[in-house]
Amino acid sequence: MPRSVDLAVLENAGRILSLIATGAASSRAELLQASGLSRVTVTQRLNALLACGLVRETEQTLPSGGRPTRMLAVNAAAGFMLVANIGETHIHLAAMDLTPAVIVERTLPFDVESGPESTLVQMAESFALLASEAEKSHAPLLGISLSLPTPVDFKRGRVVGPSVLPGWDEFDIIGRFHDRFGVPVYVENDVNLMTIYEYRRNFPAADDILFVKIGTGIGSGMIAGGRIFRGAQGAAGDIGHIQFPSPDAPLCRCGKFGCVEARAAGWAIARDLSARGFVAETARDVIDLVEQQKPEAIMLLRAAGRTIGEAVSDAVSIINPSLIIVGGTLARGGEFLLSGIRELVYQRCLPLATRELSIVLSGSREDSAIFGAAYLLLDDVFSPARIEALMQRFLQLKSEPRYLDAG
Amino acid sequence: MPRSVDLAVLENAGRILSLIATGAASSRAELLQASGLSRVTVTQRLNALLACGLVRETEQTLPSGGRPTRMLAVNAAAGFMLVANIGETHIHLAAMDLTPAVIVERTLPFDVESGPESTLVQMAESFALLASEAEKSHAPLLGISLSLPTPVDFKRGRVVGPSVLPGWDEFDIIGRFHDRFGVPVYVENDVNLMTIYEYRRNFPAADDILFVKIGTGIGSGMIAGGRIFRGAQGAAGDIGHIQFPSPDAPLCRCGKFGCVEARAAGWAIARDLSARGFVAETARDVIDLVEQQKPEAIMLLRAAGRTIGEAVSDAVSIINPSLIIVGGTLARGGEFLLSGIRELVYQRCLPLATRELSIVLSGSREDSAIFGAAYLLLDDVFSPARIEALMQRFLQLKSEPRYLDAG
DNA sequence: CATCTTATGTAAGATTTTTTACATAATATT
DNA sequence: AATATTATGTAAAAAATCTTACATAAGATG
Repeated sequence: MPRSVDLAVLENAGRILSLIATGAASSRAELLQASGLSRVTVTQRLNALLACGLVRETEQTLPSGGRPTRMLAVNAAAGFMLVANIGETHIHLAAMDLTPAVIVERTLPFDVESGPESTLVQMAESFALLASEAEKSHAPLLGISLSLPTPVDFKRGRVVGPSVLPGWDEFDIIGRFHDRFGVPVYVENDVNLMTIYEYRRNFPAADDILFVKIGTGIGSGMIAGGRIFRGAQGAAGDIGHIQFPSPDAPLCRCGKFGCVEARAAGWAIARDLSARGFVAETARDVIDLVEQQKPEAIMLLRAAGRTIGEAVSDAVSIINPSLIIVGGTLARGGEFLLSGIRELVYQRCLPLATRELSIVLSGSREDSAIFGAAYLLLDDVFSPARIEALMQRFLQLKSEPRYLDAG
Repeated sequence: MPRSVDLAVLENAGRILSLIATGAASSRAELLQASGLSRVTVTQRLNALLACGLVRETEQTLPSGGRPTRMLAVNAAAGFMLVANIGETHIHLAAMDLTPAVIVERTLPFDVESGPESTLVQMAESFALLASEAEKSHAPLLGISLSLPTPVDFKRGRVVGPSVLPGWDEFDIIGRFHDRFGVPVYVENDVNLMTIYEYRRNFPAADDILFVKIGTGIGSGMIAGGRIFRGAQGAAGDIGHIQFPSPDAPLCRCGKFGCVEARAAGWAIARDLSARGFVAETARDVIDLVEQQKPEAIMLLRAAGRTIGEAVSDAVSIINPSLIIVGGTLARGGEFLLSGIRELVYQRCLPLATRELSIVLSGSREDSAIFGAAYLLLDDVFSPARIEALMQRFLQLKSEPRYLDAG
């Protein structure tokens, strides 16, 4: 039975909530350390958060020699988010709790030619349906986060430059959703979101990560010192269009010759397989042929690994990561792809840069971009700067009499 | 005449001092904003800092429509630092004030073969001399900061991996100086320090910088989101050993074939000039020949620019900087060098990444590494985490009666 | 020069936070 | 089961900080 909520204390509890939600602290002792507040103050505020259900004690404890430390977590049902991943053929939408985990989801067919206007209207309708479902069990909507398969200027939330989504350049996506739902809206490139997902979910201890997505196209995302690194225009990580001149340099989708993508991306391998009489158009077709053990497909995938390895070794020399994660559809080609990357990186880079470098396959087959989108949103909504607005909204809910118990 | 110093208040004034020293705030209004404290508290603490001479009001004011805003700055004479840049032939040592500006300096001849043991003893002797001079006018020694021409693991302050300094690998540099001088000691790679210098002194508004040093060797440093980016082992920015395979790939100092450095660094151009009958050994020799308008030297420098441009364009694709600064001895070759870099970058990179990209020559001919070393030290000594220790030392000085006046 | 505007200082009381000192809780160890 | 150990809670006094309200400062403007 929840204790009564001291609204005045709750209002100041944002810093505590932020520390718990962002993973910076997950026990009372860590809160003391991280917040710099006294135990009395932390206890007081934490109690307010516990009483109103924003935070809960987990079943988990840490052995300490004496009384074990009780772990804390944000109550997964204290709110929900709407997220979506716009792919080249489908849009995957979901309402997620604060774990983050999917509450309800939905997939829409998508034609890249349909333009932002009608697409966003359609998405908003689906979001409204998902929200009405999620609301029943998961308190207020905290925000909306979108994944797009294009370069995005994250600060402005806009597609920048020509891309696979014609007509989306500079379109005001945030405005549309913000006007309708009245919550913060985030837009980010899918590769960056997959990178965030890998970092937060699978490798939280690795502070310098290069995530390479090899699918129909090739792109990469970076975690630098624990934060996603976007560069000046949000165009960082563009290893797909590093060029190697050669007499037979193939023409790339970008209009230049000899890009990594034109040599080793899903569409390039499909092109080469088609030239050899196979039926292949997408990255998935390529992987199907590899899984059928077609020698030509395996050979081309291995060669692609070495080509990608050239670009990755450049990236290793420049950013010196401690971990490289290879994901995307072609990553299902496993060692056939990875061995070439490893070969080139260990051959080309200085021992100093490779001696503690791991190169691994991404484990996840699910749609990691929507989870990345969720983490991105959570980190920002629960950031010290934004938490105040969130607490205000929560206090309005709490101040309705039915939430208050007598002491 | 200084007011009396309230020691209790001074003890809490660290956050204020940190904001002023790191440049985060330089007026009372900015201090209010940045610290989140009330005007009363800020006034009280600032007065303590002013009274004890750590901070001063500058002559500068900002017009505001009403009473102008008075600017604040750390008193340049409130302390001094010892810095040194170890080059391949000389060691440049200096005592610097908090501007930072040189108070006294000294240069020692240096033989890379002499090893760390005797070199550090020699440096310590010179530091002691410089310190006794600087002490007369500039209160306490705040720290020591060193620049080395090798990869450095900054966290541990050690040279990592084989380098141009045989015997220095893993040598405990910090320990030597800390034992003798009892202050924080920092060790960093020279290119990173030159990068910090350019950022802090010349381009404080550019948050994503790639600094390329082209001298006897080739290296680069990065400012990412306003902070120096070191990578996992401090090996980031190693564009000198990006490789381009070709039939005539030259052998590099690192033992591999086709590195950028083996094609375009000072020593490589000198090698090629020697093969053509010129007398050239160092980057300086190369520049002398260029300045004498020798066509072969100019031709080779232009070619080097294009080669370096290939590596730089890879870096641009990967990190998407907003500014590229070209420095080092060969940068004195000006447009002969720069045009090739520009040509390749604009040819190879996506318009999105280049449309707001500037590529400029470094303006400074002085030894920028020692200034970078000074900024690095200042930022850390005055960081919120470290400031407490500094204040403690200062309080000890202040608590001597002669510093205290009656109210 | 009078007036407007913004910057800055200060006293006093209200509020928040910390410190201190003591009490209770939950587990491992003996 | 008793004991040791670390986690956690709480009351009361002390200290720090904030709010409020008023006063002064310094330049711009007319």
